Order: sequence, then structure tokens, then C-alpha cells
Amino acid sequence: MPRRIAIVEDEPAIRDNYADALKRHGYEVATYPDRITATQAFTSRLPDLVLIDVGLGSEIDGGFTLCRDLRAMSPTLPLIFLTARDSDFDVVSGLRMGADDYVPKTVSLPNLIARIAALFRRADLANSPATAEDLLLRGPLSIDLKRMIVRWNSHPIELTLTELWMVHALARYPGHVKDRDALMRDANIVVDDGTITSHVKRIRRKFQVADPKFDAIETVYGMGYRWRSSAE
Amino acid sequence: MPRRIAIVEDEPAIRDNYADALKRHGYEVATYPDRITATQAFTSRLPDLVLIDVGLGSEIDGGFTLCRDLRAMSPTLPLIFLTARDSDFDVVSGLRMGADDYVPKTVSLPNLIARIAALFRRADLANSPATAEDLLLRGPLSIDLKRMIVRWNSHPIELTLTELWMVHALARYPGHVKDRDALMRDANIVVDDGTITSHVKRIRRKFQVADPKFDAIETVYGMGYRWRSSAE
DNA sequence: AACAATTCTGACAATCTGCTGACAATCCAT
DNA sequence: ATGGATTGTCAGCAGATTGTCAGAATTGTT
Repeated sequence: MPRRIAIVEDEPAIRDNYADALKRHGYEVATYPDRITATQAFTSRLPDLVLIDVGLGSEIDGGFTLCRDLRAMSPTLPLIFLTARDSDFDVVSGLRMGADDYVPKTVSLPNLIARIAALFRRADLANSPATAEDLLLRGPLSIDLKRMIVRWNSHPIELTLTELWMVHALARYPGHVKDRDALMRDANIVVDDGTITSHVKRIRRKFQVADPKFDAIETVYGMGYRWRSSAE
Repeated sequence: MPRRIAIVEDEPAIRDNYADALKRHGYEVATYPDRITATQAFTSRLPDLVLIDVGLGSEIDGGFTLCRDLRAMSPTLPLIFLTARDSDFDVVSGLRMGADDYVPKTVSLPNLIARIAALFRRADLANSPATAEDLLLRGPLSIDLKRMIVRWNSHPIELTLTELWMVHALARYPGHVKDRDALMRDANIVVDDGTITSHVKRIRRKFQVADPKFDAIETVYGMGYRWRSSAE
């Protein structure tokens, strides 16, 4: 599901300019010409991030007011101010008021996009109390046990429970050979040796869909399997 | 305990200028003249936030290198780049590399301080336990616990008490898998596993009346259920 | 090269899980 | 107590997952 970004800006030209750029980067965009319209829309559904023009047309500080109202609704919603004015006083007030960034309208689009991405990255950390024990990172592999999500080079890999435990058992100690019995213990199963082979095969196939060059699981003839350590 | 901020900057004058300002604002400050010194210090103890000068003396991209090393140590450490250069290309690269902000050295001290405070505020959200509010907003979903009102895209959904607790339990941590036992605990009920399934079914049906495309509740085979997070 | 041991591969069967709809039990306000 | 709303249970079913196995392919050894 794409991220939804709301733009609150009274100048149609600027609004559309930003909206187009964001859409090209895969975001869903909603635009609002003024504070009232935006506030109303937000009561029914909040976006994932808002861009607010500080000087909203007739209202001197429409942006600041909107920011305050928004923070009452959601104290954590990522929020970036856009401004034509560029006085330090405004920047400081804006940030103090709860904005995450404060960007002049003279900013280039790539710069703005990068700032949005950086803010999303930072904000995502709040959603994931991903403590060390729940998150395993090994080079291109990441296993998030809380979410039960496995990624290879950020491509999500759909593993079943047993498969996930086996990958976890292997990737936990890269370079260390695990025999079939050890894998069974880690995955909490009691099965025939050949069954482990089948599981490994299924796991490899799933990873190879995402990356045809995948070879992180090495077979050690007569011993078992080993997660290729990043060193070699 | 005061926050510790590390400044990595080769110009002594600038370094001290920032260090003094930050100390006046109640931060603890450690300064490092170059990448090597900083990296060594960080291996024994990480600060709470780092300010890095991109152009570290002799090294062209010392700052970027340091950023990369730092991100390997802690992918979440708040990080701000300082720069004399101000080209958009650098800003975008810096942010992409994992920095949270990128500010020119011409920035005023109050502005920098405000940015640091804003970043701390945002970063704290990741550590603070999810605030127990009686208003929960997650994209198209809103739950008002006081009034027992649930809305999906502003359509009111009539949920019973147990259903409401289950939705709340799921939506509170989007993306996190909750098994049936956890859901029972959150809804304060002790029932058969199949009963949970029934509740989920009733909840889904009610939401689908308002929105036939409703699919926010994912089932994770063998594990439980999870509220689809807006990301991905 | 010949051989045995081990692993791979694909197909199939057995098992497990969750969905669905129906119904019974329980709770609650009248 | 009565009637409606809510909650719990269950059996049948569809589909996903897991276990097994027989050949083919690979590896290590002599």
C-alpha cells in the first residue's frame, strides 16, 4: 500500500508541481487549498505525512494553526513546513511547534523528496519496537520476528513458519555448520532427514525468485548446511 | 541524565562554537577532530546524537564514510550533517545515506538547536512506550475509546465490545503479528481458538459493509493476525 | 572410472489451519 | 421473564503447509 502524503498549499501551480513530483516517486497524494478543507479531510482519515505551506493565503499563520490542530489529532504524524519566508525566527517557531522539518520553497525537488524519505525512515522506527532480539540483520537478509517478515535486499520473502525458523537458525550464526538434527531442534520439528532437504530446497527456491543469484545457504557434504558468512 | 551529543568537525573554532552553544542548552558534548578518533570513541560508547561535518579536512568525503560506519554500528542513531558546501547533490546523497538532516554551516545557532530538538523529539517516539491514548488514528481507521466509536474512512462501524478491543489490539501496533492468545489477553476473554477466528470474521464482515475492499486484517498462517501497516 | 554415500528434485499424500455458516449459551435492558 | 444482542462452540470444507519417497544428480573415495 503506497504512502499517502497530504499537501496543504493555496497556490495551485506550486501545489500541482509538488503533487506530480511525489506521485512520480510512488506516493499517493492529496492536496488541499486551505486549512479548513485539510482539517476536515483529516478528521476522517489521516495521511502518512503532511506538507504544509506556512503562509496559507489570507491567513497570516494558517500553517501554524493547522499544525497545532493536527498535533492535537496525532502527536506523531510526520510533518514538514514549506515556506516562502525564510527567517530564522519562523523556522525555529515552526520546529518548536512540532514540525519535523522546515524547508524553503526554493528547495529543489530531489532535495525535498530526500527529506521526505528520510523522515519516513525515521518515523518508521517508532512503529517498530524492533529490539535486537526481534530483528536479525545479516547483510542483505533481514528477519523481523515481531512482524514475521523476511526480506532479501529489501524484497519481501514469503516463508512459512518452519521455513522461517530454519532460516533464522542458519543465519544466526553465519559460517557455522548446522547438521540436520540441529535444524530440527531449532525449528521444533521431528522428521526424516530427507524432509530437511525438502525444506532447504523450498527455502532456496523462494529466495531465488527474488534473487536468481541467491546462494547464501551452502551445502556442506556429509555435515549439513551453513549460512554463507558475508566475509568470503 | 543529559543527552550526549558528539560533534565531529576538524575546524577547532567552529567545533568550540557549536559545543559551547549546545552545552548552554543543557546537552553534554563530546568533540572529535576526525573520523578515526570519532569511530574509535563510538565503539566504546555511542552518543545520543551526532553532528558530522561532511568535509573532514584532508578526507574529501570523510563525513560520508563516517556516516556509513556509524550506520553499521547503529542504524537508528540520530545524525545530522553539517556542511560548508551546499550543493543539492550533497544534500540528497547525505540524506539517502541515512542522515536525518543536512544543514549548512551558515545556519544560525537557534535554528540548529531547534533542529536538534526536533530530531530528538522524533527519535524519542521510537523508544517511548506507545502512548495509551483514548483516540487511535491509523490511516483510514479511527477509534474513540471513550465514546466507543470506530470509523473507517469516516464511515461509522458498529462494533461490539470484544470486537472493539480486538481491533484496538491489532491496530495499535500495525504490522506486528498477534497470536490468538495475545488477542484473548487484550480483549480480556478466555475462549477456544476457533472463537477468535469467529470474532475476526465478524469484524471483517462489518468493515466490509462500509468498504468492500477492506483488507486491513491479514491472517498470518500458523501465527495469528496482523493489522496491515501503511508501509509496503 | 567405478562405486558408495549424500543430496537434489519433483510429485504426491498426510496433516494442519483457518474460513464459513449454523446454532447454542449467555448477557442485558425492558 | 422475555426478546434481542452478544458471545462461544462446532463441524464441514478449502487450501496451505509439511512429511515422505523414488529416481536423478552430485560428491567423495578408491
